[in-house]
Amino acid sequence: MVVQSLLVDRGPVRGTMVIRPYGYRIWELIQADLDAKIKDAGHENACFPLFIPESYLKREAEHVEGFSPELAVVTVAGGKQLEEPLVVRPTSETVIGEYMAKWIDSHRDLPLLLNQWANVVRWEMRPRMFLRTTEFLWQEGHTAHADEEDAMRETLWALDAYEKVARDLAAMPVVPGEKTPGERFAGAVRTYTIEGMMRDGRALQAGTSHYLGTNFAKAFEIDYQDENGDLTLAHTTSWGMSTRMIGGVIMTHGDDKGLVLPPRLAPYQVVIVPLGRKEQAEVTAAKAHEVAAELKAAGVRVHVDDKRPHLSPGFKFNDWEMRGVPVRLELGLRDIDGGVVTLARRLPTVEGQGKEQIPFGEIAARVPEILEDFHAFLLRRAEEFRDAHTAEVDTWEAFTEQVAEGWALALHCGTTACEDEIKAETAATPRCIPTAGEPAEGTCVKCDAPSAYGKRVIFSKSY
RNA sequence: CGGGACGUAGCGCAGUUUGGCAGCGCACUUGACUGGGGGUCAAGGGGUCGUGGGUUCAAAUCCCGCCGUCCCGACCA
Repeated sequence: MVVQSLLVDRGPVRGTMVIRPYGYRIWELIQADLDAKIKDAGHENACFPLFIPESYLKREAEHVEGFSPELAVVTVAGGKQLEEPLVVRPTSETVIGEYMAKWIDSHRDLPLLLNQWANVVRWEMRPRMFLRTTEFLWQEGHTAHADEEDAMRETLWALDAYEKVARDLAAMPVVPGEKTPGERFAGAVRTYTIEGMMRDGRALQAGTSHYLGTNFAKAFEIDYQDENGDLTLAHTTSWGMSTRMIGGVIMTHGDDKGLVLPPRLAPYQVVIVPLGRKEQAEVTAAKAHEVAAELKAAGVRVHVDDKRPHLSPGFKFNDWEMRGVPVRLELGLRDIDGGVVTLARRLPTVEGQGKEQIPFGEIAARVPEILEDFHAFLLRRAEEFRDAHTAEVDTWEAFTEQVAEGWALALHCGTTACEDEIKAETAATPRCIPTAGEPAEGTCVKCDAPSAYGKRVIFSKSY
């Protein structure tokens, strides 16, 4: 709660949130990295309408069935009852599909690689700050391809990009895999996901990528003339990553003292706290800015906390720890006399590590190294935590014990009815069939029918 | 929609049982001192007690209605 209030406020409407500037900077860092990846792969950003005619959603039967319970619908506008209600977009497959159909005529128009940064609305029954808000910000990629092979390559490209964002930016060791039919996106042929483990052992879907087959192409008439002159349906994909990711960072790395930000997502990677007051403060602040300039030149995001003379040093230390700043530099006259700064990490990266003194001349070289180490430490710690809370289970008794604390790797028969029974009894659901899973044969952990996927499925409680 | 809890200052809460001056902590304002781990002292500001009605000499407190929020189940990025 304290952590969240640093980043967000409750919005005026049920389940919505207001992202504070400090929280928004984290999102901007995710955006910048992901947007570059998307553009490098040849996608173009575009912007489609917030309001979607209700009839668009109805064109794909499964899609509308999946989304209709959570739609916000506008029925009055301009003081008049609308002839056709407008849906506030819960996702944009339909409206983008409509335009894909207009823009695609020939095989030469393919692939069509679109992306949109947007807010979307889903009136979920149980909103939860960051993890399931009524309105959220996300990136949604929508592409159309000539055939299944190219569309599948795209689907897996997006999944890989998400895994890299999670691992390389957020220090979250996620597991990529495919969703079971019961957990598929409404209207998709295949749904892929990256799943992270939170510190309470539950799973969080941190990004998702769908191969839509020709389902939406059929519904919206996204077709093209191929090399033989035949009219052929396109194969489409869609994929998204949202502000939920910020919640994932909080719940993967955070502790009782507040946020712990992986350096690449930290608005400030280093905060320098000049000590002393009055004339002393002038001296230490001047030196702090000198150090800050060096760090900035070395590519470090740095902030000097010299504008709050009314706060005690102890308060500032705790304040920045709560805000998850990876590295804090303390700078007093004692340090200046000794030619050093005092460096404190948000967490010790080795047993017993405390503050250390760094000579001025070494700061610009040492700090980037320390930030890299800190990233590696968070990733390793999260991996170890996940592995320690994951186990292969083959009996129902072991399964129920395992999903109470973490992830169970189990064989499953693949039927949705059996998934539902498992959920009713344990609250656990299949999170994914890991791409990297080893081949395994046997019978379903719940119903003893033959295993369906040839490998183990991750079952867990989730957000 | 079913089960439970709650609405009192910006935030967190006590006060409601047993009706009697609207309180506490944090935050905020002013001043002095203080400053290497959430400072001290002093003086202040701030509330239609969710809302509408009723009972009463008197209602945050009792009664009735309404609104809203949160938690647990079905939804989900």
